[in-house]
Amino acid sequence: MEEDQVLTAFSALSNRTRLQVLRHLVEAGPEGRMAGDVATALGASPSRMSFHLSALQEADIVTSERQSRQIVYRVNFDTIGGLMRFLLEDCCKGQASLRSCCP
Amino acid sequence: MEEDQVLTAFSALSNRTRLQVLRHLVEAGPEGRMAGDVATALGASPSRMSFHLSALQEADIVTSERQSRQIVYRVNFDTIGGLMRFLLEDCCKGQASLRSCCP
DNA sequence: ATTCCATTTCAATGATTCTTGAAATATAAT
DNA sequence: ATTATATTTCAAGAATCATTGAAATGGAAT
Repeated sequence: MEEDQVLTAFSALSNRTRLQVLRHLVEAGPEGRMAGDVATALGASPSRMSFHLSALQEADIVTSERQSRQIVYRVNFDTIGGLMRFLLEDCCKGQASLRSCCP
Repeated sequence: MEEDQVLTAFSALSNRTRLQVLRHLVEAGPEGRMAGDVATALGASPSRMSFHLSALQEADIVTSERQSRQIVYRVNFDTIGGLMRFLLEDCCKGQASLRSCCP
């Protein structure tokens, strides 16, 4: 995973609303959730949610797919896994004490 | 790990210089590195490095210890592990596909 | 074609963060 | 006490990010 993408991803994750969005989309599972539903579920205006969803998509943490009028967002677990791997391997040189963190 | 601490940590990690610092301190191992040495190694001014080291310490990603005139910084792997666990368990509900990311 | 609906884009404003260099603090040596 | 060294703190300005509401886009229904 490129350092630039990692920086973008950590930046995207360092915001409370976007962390809520991520949890919400994990909850939604593989079928995902429409942008508007995410907005109402988290009590945010459409434009504000669009802004945050864009940030997550920019970081490749979520994907989007148009379904007629609405846009469905889904979690991209590959990127989350990539971040975990980055922390473990790239930053921490595979530090043994981190192995046990995800038992 | 508290959400506030996680947000602080992700924020701290979403900066190129601080990622370099983290790698540098991992490299240094348990004996750590003095603030000034980190600054010169990464070509940053003392005050700028102090700013970034403070951000990492605020996030509990590094610890500091005074040794006479200098201040030694060390990586706190517990927090890195905490972040990985947060991504896996808290955000992603233990998503099976993430298990294999840190083999 | 017009209208409606879901979402995004835009512009303006306010809030954070980053960088720089100067001044302040803490410790050690003379 | 004075001086030197290591680091932090502070203030100012530049840059980036967040929020808001209005306008624009893209698609579906009548």
